[in-house]
Amino acid sequence: MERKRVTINDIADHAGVSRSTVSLVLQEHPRISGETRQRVQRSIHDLGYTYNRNAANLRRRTSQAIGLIINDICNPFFAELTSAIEETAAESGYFVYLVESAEDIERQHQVLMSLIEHDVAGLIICPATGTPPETFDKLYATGVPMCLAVRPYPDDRLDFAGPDNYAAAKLAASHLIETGHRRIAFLGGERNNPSRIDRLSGYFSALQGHGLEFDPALVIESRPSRLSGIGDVERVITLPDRPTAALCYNDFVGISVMHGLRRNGLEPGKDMALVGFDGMPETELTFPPLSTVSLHARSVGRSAASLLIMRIAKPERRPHREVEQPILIVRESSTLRR
Amino acid sequence: MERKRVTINDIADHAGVSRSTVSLVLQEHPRISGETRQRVQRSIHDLGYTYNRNAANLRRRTSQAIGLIINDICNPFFAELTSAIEETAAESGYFVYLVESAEDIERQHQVLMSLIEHDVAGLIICPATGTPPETFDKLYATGVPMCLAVRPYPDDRLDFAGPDNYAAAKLAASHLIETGHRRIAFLGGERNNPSRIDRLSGYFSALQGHGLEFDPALVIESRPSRLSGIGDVERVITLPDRPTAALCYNDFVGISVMHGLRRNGLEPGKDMALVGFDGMPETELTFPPLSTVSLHARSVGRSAASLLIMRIAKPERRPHREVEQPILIVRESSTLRR
DNA sequence: CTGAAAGCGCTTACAG
DNA sequence: CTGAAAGCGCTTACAG
Repeated sequence: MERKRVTINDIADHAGVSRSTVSLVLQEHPRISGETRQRVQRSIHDLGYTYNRNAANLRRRTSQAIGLIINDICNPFFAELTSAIEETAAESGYFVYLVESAEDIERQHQVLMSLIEHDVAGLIICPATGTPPETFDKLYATGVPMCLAVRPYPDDRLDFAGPDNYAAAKLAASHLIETGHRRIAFLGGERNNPSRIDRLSGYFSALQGHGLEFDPALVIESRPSRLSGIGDVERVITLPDRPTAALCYNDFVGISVMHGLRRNGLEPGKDMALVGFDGMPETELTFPPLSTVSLHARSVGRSAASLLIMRIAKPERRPHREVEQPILIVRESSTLRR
Repeated sequence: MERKRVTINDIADHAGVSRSTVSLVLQEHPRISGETRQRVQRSIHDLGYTYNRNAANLRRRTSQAIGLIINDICNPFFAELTSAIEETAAESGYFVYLVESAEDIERQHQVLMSLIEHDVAGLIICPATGTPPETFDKLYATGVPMCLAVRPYPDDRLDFAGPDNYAAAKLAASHLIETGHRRIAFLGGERNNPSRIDRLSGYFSALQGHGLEFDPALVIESRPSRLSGIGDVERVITLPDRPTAALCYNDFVGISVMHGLRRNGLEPGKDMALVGFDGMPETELTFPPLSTVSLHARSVGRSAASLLIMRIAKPERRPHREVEQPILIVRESSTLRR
């Protein structure tokens, strides 16, 4: 039943050498003579040997595993982020453990500790909303290298890679204001989400900079799921003094709002100018095409992975932050004034 | 520089017991007296010990890691699949290594072998298009438990979980035929993709079943990316004898075709009825809402993970197949006849 | 160029 | 209830 595992010892016996020699052959050490190398490689082939890197890692005290914890892989922004992290990690010989927290801070805590037991070389963390400081203190105590991604967290011991949400929102709001809008809503997102908080301040700042008043009735929260947000946001659409434009917390919300407008007999882009955040490829395919602020998920992912890999190499390095500058992509959803 | 690692030996010394005892405490073995257990736990806490599960795994000859290889995590179908696999794996105490093959069969081969060196307990594989039999033969030779997902592969030694592409296409095509369409295109997908081949036969079968002729000019391939497909598909739209309806290889293609129609002054749903495949949530948000055949990515993911976990537990189990039955979701894109 | 020995951090019969 | 010993599969000085 139990498959007998072929080990370095079996190879040594079969090839008539010591296991030190086999190990050196495996590492392509130059000091091994061509003849013995070939003999060993024959045995490796004949016996169907497969290297056990975990055993080697134990002995060497290294690891090729990186743990990545995000909220939801089905969110295209995080899918792109994950893809870039995986790609960058692979270039440096790392594998990535993917874990979804589903915004559950209990589960997040447990799974992070478990990843450390599994001896990851480092951690990339998009902290769940409401992550308590204790989680980071515990992680910090273990000495595991880590990098925060996407979601800022007030802890200056940590590396961070993420978008500039403040600048992104200011950019988008200014665009709408300069297009002539005066009543601009901010739709969607959950209250305590730090990205949303930063976007809100960018929005305020743009209003202020243009001498516009802030109307709290125009700021609407929504639940996280892509579909449940529609209803939350529909209220503002049907307001008597309806806003003429809206910043949408992300591109999903933007698409939902389009839908909501149509359901109420209004035309997206004409009856309400719309800008989203994230820069999802899908925004190009909506009708009308959705203006969006690209947050460069791939770049953020690449930066996060690079920062972590550098910290693994140099634990005493001082903390770095890589803040990606957003780009406004103007499409018809914000230029089709009626 | 090198952080001294706290091990079981340090705990043993500190608590004044043997390391066997510490190990037993860690495993919550009932035979350890309450008093020593507490003493040991104090030491664990005081010294900031963290368990090294890899060392334990080496000794125990087990592993909690599962390798998942897919083509592209940014494809929402695969994102959902991955999410379900991760969730199911976590329920059974497994972590998942996520790897993207990007349809590169060289890279796929290497990375699979590397995962095995990393001592994964098993593998879930969505084989890249064109995967050669040798890859599976090598994997099979190592004895690693594995499960194929989504993409069928002619190897009856393997467990498989995936959608019934043939039934899905037959369902969609029959729907269009019964709605009154006679010229129905099949748009998008890459030639050698086995899922596409199965969908094509479902499409043929529906045509045949209704006594309709097959016109090869109405079957169009497209490149994989979500955006590049538009151009490939636009040809058929502008045909003199334009089809009145189309099966779109997946929902992305469906959305692209909507876009392409509009660019040519045609109205999706009215000038051409459209049905996609996958059942992405976004289809509900397009305009008009896109009819689609749901392939149940989550169920497929759950099945794949369960099959693998069962195989890990029982390697000699005979191969199982879990074929998910698709469901047609009819929306306006296929019912807005002009 | 090659081998004997110690050790990575843990577990598990086996004694007592 | 607890400890001494062997061992998981590998690596790495250290001799020769």
